[in-house]
Amino acid sequence: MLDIREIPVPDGAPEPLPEPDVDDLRLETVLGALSDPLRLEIVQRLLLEREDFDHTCGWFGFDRPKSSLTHHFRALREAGVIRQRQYGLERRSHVRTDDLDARFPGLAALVAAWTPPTD
Amino acid sequence: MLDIREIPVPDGAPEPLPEPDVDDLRLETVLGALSDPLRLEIVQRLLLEREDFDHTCGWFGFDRPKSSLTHHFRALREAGVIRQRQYGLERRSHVRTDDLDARFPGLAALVAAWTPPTD
DNA sequence: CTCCTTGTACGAATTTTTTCGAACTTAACA
DNA sequence: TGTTAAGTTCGAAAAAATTCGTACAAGGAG
Repeated sequence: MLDIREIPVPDGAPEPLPEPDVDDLRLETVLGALSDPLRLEIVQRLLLEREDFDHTCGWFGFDRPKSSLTHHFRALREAGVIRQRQYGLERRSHVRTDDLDARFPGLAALVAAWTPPTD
Repeated sequence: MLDIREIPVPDGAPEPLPEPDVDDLRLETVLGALSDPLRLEIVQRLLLEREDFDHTCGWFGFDRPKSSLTHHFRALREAGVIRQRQYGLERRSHVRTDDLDARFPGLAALVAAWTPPTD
């Protein structure tokens, strides 16, 4: 059986799903995408628990319907915050750190340092 | 006639309108407040065109009904982005730069460097 | 006092976002 | 081939944000 993590990135990696170019990133759009606690947690965990390979939707263990998660991941991707690639059945995501740092320096660091609401 | 700008700040300045304490600032709330282009412009101009005194609502010259502007300024104040003081008839605003820098370092700089949509 | 100005409060209409069920697609695998 | 698993798409309902008219309050100037 093939371990998906053995596939190197970017060599042989599938093309990313449609996403805005770095130069088209809009601060107001990115901030809007990050203003949701669930999406903020997604991005933070992608930043802090970065591993040798990107994470799938299900890796986060959110107790939400899959259609809701699709909505939030797409919001992040269309804002340019994350990049998604399709590996077989799985869609793996990672933060576009370089692009964010280039356009909005310090923003990713703020997300990484975020303290989720306690309640 | 009394020039309002002769009133020193903070000596003799009115108390700020109700606002969240610096420790209660929430990143997701602040980002949400900043995700609106009009509010982003308000904050940017407050940062860049800071003068000897805070600016009134009308100083910006927005072509919007006053009730709409009240809504946006209140959103910024309740998120903790701006501080508002009442001087007679006028309500003057300034960015809580120290508090923002303390809690979310670099965020105000991103707003200051923002390029408004050209459309 | 009366008028003018700055801005709020309220409420309603509109728009946007969020949520999620149900049906579907596709790859992997036995 | 048939089943399972990951995730999408569609659509509709619910929730939230936005817009803005009208009425109102209150300070300042004459």
